[in-house]
Amino acid sequence: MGRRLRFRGESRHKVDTKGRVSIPASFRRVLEAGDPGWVDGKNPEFVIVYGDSRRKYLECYTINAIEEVDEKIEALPRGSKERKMLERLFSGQSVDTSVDETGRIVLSAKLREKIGLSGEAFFIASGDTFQIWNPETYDTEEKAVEEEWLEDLPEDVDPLIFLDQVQGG
Amino acid sequence: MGRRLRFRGESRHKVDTKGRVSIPASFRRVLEAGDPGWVDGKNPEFVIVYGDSRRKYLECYTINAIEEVDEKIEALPRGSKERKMLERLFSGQSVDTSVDETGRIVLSAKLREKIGLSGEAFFIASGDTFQIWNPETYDTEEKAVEEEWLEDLPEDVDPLIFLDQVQGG
DNA sequence: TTGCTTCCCATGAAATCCCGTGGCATCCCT
DNA sequence: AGGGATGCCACGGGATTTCATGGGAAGCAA
Repeated sequence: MGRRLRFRGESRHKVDTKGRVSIPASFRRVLEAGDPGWVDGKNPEFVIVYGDSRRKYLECYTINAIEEVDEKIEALPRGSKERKMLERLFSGQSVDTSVDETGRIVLSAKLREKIGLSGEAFFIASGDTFQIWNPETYDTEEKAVEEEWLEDLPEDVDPLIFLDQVQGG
Repeated sequence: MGRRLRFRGESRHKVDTKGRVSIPASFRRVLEAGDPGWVDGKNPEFVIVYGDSRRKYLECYTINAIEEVDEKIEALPRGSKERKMLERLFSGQSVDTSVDETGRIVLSAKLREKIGLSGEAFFIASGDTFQIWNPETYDTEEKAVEEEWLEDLPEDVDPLIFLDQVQGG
């Protein structure tokens, strides 16, 4: 079977008073493909990691992606601090959800408050996850970061050069 | 059948004078799935490990999870110190319980006193178990540890890097 | 009896389900 | 090329169910 699908693109959607938001249609295809339990006609599940108090966005993982993470965590020594912290983050500070038949999810009041969501939500792909932001927060915080990167880059450098640089990790 | 279910999320619930507490609804689904004797309509069982005197929280295992642990213990040499200690912890310092039809369990006075539970209880998932804390204890002891850990981390580092670091372990 | 534990019933708030609408793009027929 | 017909998509609202939680009666033990 096919290659692993990745999320692509960004968009904005309304958040109603019940906390319902449409997931970008193209993201839904990726969520479906990344849920081993999904069959045509059903609603894909996925996991939202909201993280510690200072994180200002929600990070969404497909079932496959989160399982990969879970397995890596389980491979860490039981009782180690890293494991404990990662368990807290990925297990404690997360929820699993499913897309409904109309393509929406419901964000609980708790989650909306955490990232300051009200009228609209901003979605942006990030490799094999995607993020949900308050549009204003994204503009002020993330755009700034991005511009900063670009400024540090000499005028004539194409970011593409980074691609072939790293490998060792 | 599907993947192994894991607990996810955190929440707070009231503890009444009788020691009754609601188990987070999503945790109940996992407890049900993890109890081989469970059938729809019945109340799932599970095991609470309270541990030695210095442990300040209760750790809850599904039936399947605790059986896995028991089997591992049985594989240790009879009479070894490790085996004895683990047996004490997991057999001696534990109780099994079941969720009632309204989704609650009863924590005995002994257990409540042990972890200093009174008005409310804090629940947090941790992989294939979940923990019950006094909310204040959790905040002061565990949050502090977490923040400290995060602060030692460079601003822009995602804790995820730890995942890919280790492999040998 | 006095105090615990269960068991049974009750309720408001929150989370889900169910159904309906207008907009836009695509497909198809003539 | 015109003009539906079709289908997916973003969004709304009401009805229904599930949750979390409280209180009392019944069972049992010291």
